[in-house]
Amino acid sequence: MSSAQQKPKAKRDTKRLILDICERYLMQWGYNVFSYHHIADELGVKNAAIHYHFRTKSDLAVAVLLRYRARFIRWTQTVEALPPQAQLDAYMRLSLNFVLNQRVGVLVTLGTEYNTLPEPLQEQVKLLQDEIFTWFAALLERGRSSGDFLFNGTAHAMASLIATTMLGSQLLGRVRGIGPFEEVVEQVHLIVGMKRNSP
Amino acid sequence: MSSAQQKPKAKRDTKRLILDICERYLMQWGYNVFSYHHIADELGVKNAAIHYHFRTKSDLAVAVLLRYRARFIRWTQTVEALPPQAQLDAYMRLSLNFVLNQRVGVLVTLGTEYNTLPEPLQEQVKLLQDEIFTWFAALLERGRSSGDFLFNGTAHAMASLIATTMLGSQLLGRVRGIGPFEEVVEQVHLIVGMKRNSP
DNA sequence: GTCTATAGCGGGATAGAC
DNA sequence: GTCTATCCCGCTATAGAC
Repeated sequence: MSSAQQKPKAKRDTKRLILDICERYLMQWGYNVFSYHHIADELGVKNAAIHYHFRTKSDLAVAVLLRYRARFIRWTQTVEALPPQAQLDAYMRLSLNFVLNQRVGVLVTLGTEYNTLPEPLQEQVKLLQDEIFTWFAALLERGRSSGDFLFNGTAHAMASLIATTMLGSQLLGRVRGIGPFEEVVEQVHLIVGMKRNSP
Repeated sequence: MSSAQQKPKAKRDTKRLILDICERYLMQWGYNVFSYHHIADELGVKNAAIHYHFRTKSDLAVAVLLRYRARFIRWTQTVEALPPQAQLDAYMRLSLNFVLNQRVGVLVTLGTEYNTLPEPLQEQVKLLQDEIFTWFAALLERGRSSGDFLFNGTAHAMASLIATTMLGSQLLGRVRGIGPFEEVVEQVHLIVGMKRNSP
């Protein structure tokens, strides 16, 4: 720790910057469209320099996903003390911010490209999907027990429905803008009983 | 018409076959991954032969979308006499069949790739999305009026929620198989009041 | 850690023969 | 309607200099 502070600018944090740029491309274009040249150009280096840090494109994308998954886990911890409604809203706001920034979550791009991805990357997509859907189901279960949510069916099924709605809404938002996205968010509130309940 | 019958096998219906194969690739891989070589190989011809029928890749994809849209309109006519619940189920079964065949609807692949598509193709995606969401909203409106559906919020908002759920479920199904997809379909039944209604 | 140079491949598209 | 041949481009990845 203290040794790291001794050379704070010893080297530019290139590895981190590469991950940042790659993550952005994954969310804007997906895996198959971007290239090492795109990343190298933004950093003002040559594509061989990227290969020094990540031997193959697959390695790079897997590294991005590992970081992405760890960040999601940390995020769930930062919101776990909030009321269930606030947690649900916070999650939907994540998707909304993606759309506002002309991106979509990596589950959208990599899910779509799934059949064309290298196997180690497919594995990461599966794991991330598991983590998100599992967290979602637990949230809905707790929220219903506490009386914050009100809905029919299993919490697991409702979690799958809302989580997939968020995926699809990002596709809708990418084409039609933020308005239609927000309309869906509002409707999600209704189906989990966060506003009016019975017809 | 009769002149067409005079030479029923005069030429192999290559143009149609190209459209069929391209459509399949669009649903399996999206626009950016497949190439003229992939199509040519399946037909047992060279890629130049495909260029004879469709000058550019963009032209070909647009032609596929025009046919796809026309087919959707015809499909809505074949189901329009059915009860609202049956129409909703028929639509969800379309998505389910995509997943069973290792595909997803073109709105999933082309929506994801939207930012990278040639402009004429973006236009087609927008139009198809319009047609599907508009049809869906009208269906939910009619179904609620007739007492077949029961839900809170506007029909338009509920239509957007269910339509986006179908998009996202195809991504889920692509990764995790048909089970999770069917769980979502069942939950859709619940939120539009097709089974138990009040908590 | 970044460079130049290059190998090797596959893509979109065209010209002109058959 | 399909072919061969070709152009030019961009991609992944590596070798070896600096």
